[in-house]
This record gives sequence, structure tokens and C-alpha cells, in this order.
Amino acid sequence: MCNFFQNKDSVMPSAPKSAARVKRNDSPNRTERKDITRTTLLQAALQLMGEDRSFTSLGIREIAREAGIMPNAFYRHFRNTDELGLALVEELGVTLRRLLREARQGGVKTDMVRSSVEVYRAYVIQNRLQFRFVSSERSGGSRILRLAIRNEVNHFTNEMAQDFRRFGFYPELPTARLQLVCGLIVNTMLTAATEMLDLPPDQPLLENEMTENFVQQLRAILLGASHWRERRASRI
Amino acid sequence: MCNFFQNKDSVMPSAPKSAARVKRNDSPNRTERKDITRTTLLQAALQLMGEDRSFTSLGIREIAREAGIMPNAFYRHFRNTDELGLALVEELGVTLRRLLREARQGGVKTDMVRSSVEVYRAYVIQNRLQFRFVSSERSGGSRILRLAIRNEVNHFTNEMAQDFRRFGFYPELPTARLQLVCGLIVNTMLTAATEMLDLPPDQPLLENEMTENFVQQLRAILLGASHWRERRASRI
DNA sequence: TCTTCTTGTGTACGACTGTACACTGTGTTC
DNA sequence: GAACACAGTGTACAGTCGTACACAAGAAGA
Repeated sequence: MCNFFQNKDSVMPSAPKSAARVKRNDSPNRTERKDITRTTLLQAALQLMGEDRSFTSLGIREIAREAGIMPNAFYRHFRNTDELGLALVEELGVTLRRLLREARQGGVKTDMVRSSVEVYRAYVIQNRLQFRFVSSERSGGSRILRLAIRNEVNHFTNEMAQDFRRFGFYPELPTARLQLVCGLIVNTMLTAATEMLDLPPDQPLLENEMTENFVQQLRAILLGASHWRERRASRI
Repeated sequence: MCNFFQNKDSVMPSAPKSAARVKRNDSPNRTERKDITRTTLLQAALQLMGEDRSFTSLGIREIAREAGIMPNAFYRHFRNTDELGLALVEELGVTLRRLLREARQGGVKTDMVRSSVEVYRAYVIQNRLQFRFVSSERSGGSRILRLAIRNEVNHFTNEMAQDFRRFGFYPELPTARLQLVCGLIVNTMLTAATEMLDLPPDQPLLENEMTENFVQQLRAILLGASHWRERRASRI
């Protein structure tokens, strides 16, 4: 039952929580061990949500079972499932920031939209479970989680707007408009992620059709952005 | 516990399922009675999801309890919760079609976007539970429900595109592009609905800010649509 | 080396779950 | 008016749930 790290989704113990000295040549530390099982629990929850489950339907026993530990040990890491959910959101933030970094390194190219979409698609598939998590819980059952995720997504949106500035896209657009446009883009990205993850595998025709749709929608948004004039839009 | 029809959300027995003759002056028919409890069950499920729950976390006993009937009676109406979920999606379709009809009757006005947004906002708040349902289960836990809802939303999108044609909006846009633009609009509408429903009540400043944001996003999309030229977008 | 601190185990309990079976009361049909 | 159909009740059972308590084992710190 415990299929830990079965796929590429990485809820890595990204930074050691405590400042414990790491003995490099030896078996793992106590705090390292703890971080490992913590990570296992997070991964187990993602795994369970991965198929056809929502976060609020997960139980402590279930998660612990999937993680391969006794139910009680759960409480050594989280007070309840909500707290685990918030930890998942934190990891999500890391993943999103990493996506932006990779996109930044791509720089400015020709046919920017299409290549970005390709990068994004690969990233979504590589981090399948985390994207399933964000897309389903962004407007899902738990209010706390919803707000936390929306917060993280807003950060992502703002950083994207900053990147647009940095790269000199749409320099005539006021910051508020730019953020608004990035909000649209992010919404479209997240909806697209949901659809990507629901596609039956090995259906290249459907995949291409979806990708094409996604590309055109982004182009429509950017086209709108590039034609924005401050006192003119009220004609519509 | 049984707060049936506490709010305006209408999962009405919209059309009598069987062709039973309705005795107008008498107490309800047997099939009418059945439809009533069926409706009560649907409403109970919506009510439970209304606060902080996801569909997949609902249990048969729980729904029956909320509906004020014994757990076993549930099976007289649905074989399991999934079947109830699909019935909810069907009711959702009715609600969405009603929205389009009301919007159509509004006709073509000045400042179309803003007035449509106002109509939409009122509609969302009036059908609070159903919109909570669609926005949370559109990318939620159950795959069957997800696909069913996406199907219903696609219908809605296509009908909206037809209405755009009918009213002569963007006549130069090919049908495929028009549907694509309507897809963007619908996505934005649904995301906005989620945010509307999460707003704390009686905060007119926040409400206005959100509405304004929503209006501007729609305008950006429509601006993009109005500048679309078939062989030109690849510059972006 | 001895003590302490902490992660994870084992057991237990009451509450809740889905669902099976036998039933009751009442509207419908002949 | 008798026979039937069927929505809803009542009881029962095995399985799961969250969580409390006592305990084991080993790493950390003295």
C-alpha cells in the first residue's frame, strides 16, 4: 500500500527544519528521520487525492496507513488534517516559484506563448499530484485551504507581473492592469492544468487539440493586453 | 437539523418525472411525494456542501439525516452518492440555461459588461449553493462529477457563443474563435463566482473591488476578441 | 555511562459508516 | 373492497473512524 515516491512529484524535505548538524557519512539524524516521515505523510495525502478523492474526505488513519505508519504517529507531525493541508500549500508555493524560475531562465524567444505552454505542460505532468491538489482544492471543500491556496496563487500572479515588467512586456500598461492580465493568465493556466490531468494518457490528438486551445486563449488575453488604452475600454 | 429551503437555492422538481395526473385540489400524489423527498435529498446534499465540505466527503446517512429521513430511504431514490451527484449536475444545467435566458432578455445595452456582471452577481448569490457546488466540484474529487460538470459548462459556453452570434457581437470572428473566447469568459465567471461566495458578507468595499476586477478582466478578454485577425496573432 | 527526550507502536473505546433484511402504512389498481 | 406496489421505518452487523493512554526503543545531551 505504501507507494512512496512512486512518481516524480516532489514534496521534498526542501530545507531542514531545525539547525541540526548533519552527519554526512552516517545514518540519518533524528530530525532528519522525522522530516522523512513528515514528507511521507504529505506524499501519502497527495497520493490519496491523486485518484478520485478530495482533501476533506481524507482521514488520519487513511493517510497514516498509506504512509506506512501507525495512526497515532500522525499526531507527532500534525495536529489534524487541516494542518497537513496547510503544509501541502506551503510546498505548493515552492513548486510554483520553481516554475517561475524555470520560465525566467527560458528568456525571450520567438513564439513565446507556444514554447511557454510546452514548458508548462511538462511541468504540470512532472508535478502531477501537486497540480491536482491545487486545482481541486483552490475552490474545494475546506475554506482554510481555499484561502491559503488563493494567497499562494496571488503571490505567483504578482511575481509573474514583475517578470513581465522585467522583460519589458507591455511597458505602457499600468501595474494594476498588468496584474489583472496576469490574473487572467493564471486562471487559464490552472484550468488548463485540470484538463491536462484529466486527459486519458496516450491520446496525442486530444492533447494537441487541448494545447492548441490553451495557446489560443492565452493569445487572446495577450492581444487584449497589448491593445489596452486607459480611457477607451468603456466603449465595449 | 433539517433546514429545507432555508435559502433561495432552487432544486425544484422542475418537471414531474412521471406522467401522473395531478389532482390540483388534493393532497400530493404518491409520485409527487417521492419527487418532494428526492428534492429534499438533493437540497440536503447542497446544504451540507454549502459550508465547508466537499461532495466526496458526504455520506448517505449524513445526507438522509439532513433531509430528515431514515438512511435506508435514500436507496429508494439513488443507488449511491455518485448518482445523486449526477442528479445535482442535471439541476445545475437547468440553472445555467435559466441564467442565459435572463441575460438574453436583457438585450443589448450600453455598458453591457458592467450590467451583465451585476446581473450575474445577483444570480450567483440567489443560487448560492448551486454555484458553490459547480465551482468546487468542477475540478473536485470525483472524476465522474468533474466530467459531467465540464460537459454542462461546455454546453453553456456554446450557447453563449450562439447568443453572441445572434446579437451580432464580433461577426468577423470564426465560430471556433468565438467559442474559445466564450470559454475564457465562462472560466472567468466561474472563478469570480467562487470568490464572490467566499467574500465575508456586508463588506461593500471588498465587493466593489472584486466586481471592478471582474469587469476589467472581461473587458480585457473582449478587447482581445475585437482585435483578432486570423493570420496575425503569431507575432505575439 | 546514565538520564532524558522523542518518535513510533499496541491496544482500547465509543461513535459513525454503508448496507442487508424484515416490516408497516398508505396510495393505486383491479 | 380486496390485492398489490412501494416509500419509508426499525433493527442489526461488520467495518472504519478519531483519539486517549501506556509503552518501547533509540538518539541526544549530561
